[in-house]
This record gives sequence, structure tokens and C-alpha cells, in this order.
Amino acid sequence: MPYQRSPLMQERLADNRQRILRAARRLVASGGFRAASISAVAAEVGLSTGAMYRYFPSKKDLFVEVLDEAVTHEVAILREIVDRPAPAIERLRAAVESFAARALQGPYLAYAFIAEPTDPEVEAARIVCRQRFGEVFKDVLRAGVANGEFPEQSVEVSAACIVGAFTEALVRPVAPSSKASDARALIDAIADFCVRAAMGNGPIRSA
Amino acid sequence: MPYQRSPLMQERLADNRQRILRAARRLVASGGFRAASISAVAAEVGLSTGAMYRYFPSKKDLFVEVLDEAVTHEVAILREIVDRPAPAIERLRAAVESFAARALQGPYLAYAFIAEPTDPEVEAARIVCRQRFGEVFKDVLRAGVANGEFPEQSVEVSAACIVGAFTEALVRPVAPSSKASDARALIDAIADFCVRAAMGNGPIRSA
DNA sequence: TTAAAAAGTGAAGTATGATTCATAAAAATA
DNA sequence: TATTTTTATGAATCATACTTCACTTTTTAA
Repeated sequence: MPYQRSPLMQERLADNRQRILRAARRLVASGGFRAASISAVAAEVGLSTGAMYRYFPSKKDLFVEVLDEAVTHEVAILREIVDRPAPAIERLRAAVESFAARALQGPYLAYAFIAEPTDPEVEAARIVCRQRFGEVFKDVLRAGVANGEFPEQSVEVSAACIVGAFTEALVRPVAPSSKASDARALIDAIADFCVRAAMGNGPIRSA
Repeated sequence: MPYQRSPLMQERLADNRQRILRAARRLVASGGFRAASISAVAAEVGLSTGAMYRYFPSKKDLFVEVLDEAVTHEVAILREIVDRPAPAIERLRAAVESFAARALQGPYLAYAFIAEPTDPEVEAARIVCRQRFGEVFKDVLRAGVANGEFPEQSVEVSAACIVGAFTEALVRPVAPSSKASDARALIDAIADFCVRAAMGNGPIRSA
């Protein structure tokens, strides 16, 4: 008498799994990994702590997946912007603005997958995350350097600096007090900074 | 029969205190706060865990002091550079290079007092740290903007971006494989980035 | 040299949070 | 409906790290 999951059950399980991932992300976004204990996630979802282990073998696994999902989503958005046919300057600006705008809504999340130290296993996943962000920016920078919009530079280092620049500027406790205009000004200032950093003295030859 | 510490004893205690602070800093520098447990620090110094509490009332207090000392030292060096009579561009470059060079020797330390989250109390101390770093850079930026070397910009945001840019670039696991030349190249690239970011299209009016 | 005070020890006490497990509830088949 | 399998529960267990404390050693001063 083999037991077989009914489609409905199957769906409910998959749904629970998704809700766990989302709850975990929400908690990280609002208070960092510190705020995202297994029991907190369980409470958020309305399951027992024990049940969590039917969906994820360990806390590490859960958060590696949370990270991966969030970054995949973020990178996809950036990638779309970066692959548009437009001057590299505009694409770079748009990418930074887009990332910054979303990061402002959950500063801890941006921070958590960029920097916050955790277990070695999660750490390993995050190294990959940063590289994935870096890749996107490196691509615009390379394009800009190639067509003369940007001066020669280490695109590797510049990409890292850009990621660092806006995370620091965003995570910083200068939380723009929910005023939309403040947020806008902050994002603009950050984008200006990054664009200036990439451009330097401007085009080295006309594009 | 009041007990009074002999000068020798006094010295030994003060010395122990210093050694604890140094050991704690060393551990943070090599592996973040995670690596700096009370027992690890105690072992490093050659004292028992219990003895630690004769020198510092709690772990938090110890690390607030570690942070404060490190930052005070760092800020003093930066301040000296920034107060030199020279063009703002040069001062900015020198400050970034100086910070980056030292941070490379203990990436986790730079990182720890910039970003790594901990107890709320230590966190509070770190917010002050970041602001103190920011102040120094803000001063050069302001000077540069005032005398026309740099274009108009939010010096507040730019300062944060600069701090973020080089910490990310340094902390990142792109560890320059101990080759001095690699480190040099990395530092140069970071300094270039920051200077370009401050300068943008160059002087808006001749200085 | 001896008594009092301080410094040092490290095991025990706590606190927090991840993980397991005996058990209960629910779902799937016969 | 009865039986089996899966899923869920939440208290108990385990792990880790800060803190305390009864006790030992060392230092000071008479």
C-alpha cells in the first residue's frame, strides 16, 4: 500500500517551502541574519521548528538558498539593464540606481548578502554572490572602456568598489527617514559618485 | 593593613590589559569577531577566562575599546595626511592609499570596524567609527569642492562611498596573493577609483 | 613569617539557538 | 473504516560561548 502524495498535498508542501524562503528573506531584510533564527522563521510561517527540518536539512542550507534566490533575482534585473543598447554611462547609472533603490527598502538584505559574516558554508555562497554582482558591473565597465567612454582602469577593482560604495552608503545608519525625496537624493548622489568614478576625466576619445 | 599595588604589580596589570587588547585586535584582524571569543583571547594572552573579567567587565566593553583604539589610531594617521598643505586630490589619494595599505594587512579588522554586525552596544560604537572615518574624507572633499578641484557633490554620500569602495575592494576574497606588487597594483587601482569619483570631469574652474 | 587582600583559575552556571525525537495528527490506500 | 505512511509538533537534547564563583596562588604589609 504505497503512499503517494496527492497533487493537493504536493502543492501545499511546495507552498510551505516557498513561504519559508520568503519569511527567511523578510527576516534577514529587516534585521540581518541575527534576526532570522529557525524559530523566528517557523513562527513567521506558522510551523513548528521541527517541521522546518522536513523542508531544509539545516539552517545553512536554508540560507544558502535564500541568498541564491535573492541574488539571482537581483542579478537578472541588473543584467537586463546592462544589456540594453545604450551608452555605458547611462547603463551604469541605471544599474546603480536600480540596485540602490531596491536595497533601500531592505538595507539589511543588501548588506547580508554582500558582507555579513556567517558560517563558512554560507560565506562560501556569498563569495559567489559578490562575484555575480561584480560580473554585471564589470561588463558595463568593460564596454565603456572599450568604446572610449571610460578611461583605462582595472574593471575588476572598479566593479568591487562600486558594489562597496553603494552598499556602504545605503547600509549606513543614515537611514533616509522614509522620506521619498531623501531617498531619491541619496540614490542620485550615489549614482553620481559611481558614474564619476567610472568616467574620471570623461571620454578619452569621442565615442 | 591596606593592600596597595606595588609599582611593579601595577605595571604588570597594565601590561596584561594592553596584551588583552592587542590579542583581541589580532584575532579580529585574522578572522573577524567570530574568531575572537573570550576564551580565544584568554588563551592568546595566557590567562584564564575568569581573569579576563578583572580587566574588562564584559566582552562588549572589551571590543568597544578595541574598536575605539584601532579607529583612533587610524583616524590620527588619516588626519595627519588630510591636514597637509597640498592639493585636495593629492591628499585624498594619499589618504586612501594609506588606509588601504594598512587594511590589506588585516582585512577582517578594516571590515570589522566598518561593517560586521555584533551586539547592539558594539554596533553603536561602530556607527561612531564610521562617522569618524567619514569625517576625515568629508574634510578633504569639502576642501576640494571649495577650491574648485572637485565638482559639486554630496560630500556626505561621497565620503561614505569612498569608505565603502575600498573596504569592499580590500575585504573581498580577491586576496592579493601576498605578492607585494599585486598589493601595490590593487591599492593604486582603488586610489584611482576614488580620485576619479571625487574629481569627475575634473576642475570646474582652475584652482 | 603570617594574615589580609588581590589576582588568577577553571569548572559550573546561564543563555541562546540549532537539531533531534518520541509522539500525535493527517493523509492515502485497501 | 482500518492500516500504513507521511507530516507536524514541541519539548528535550546538544552545542557554543559568555559569565560567575568557590577556591588556589600570589602579593602586600605588619
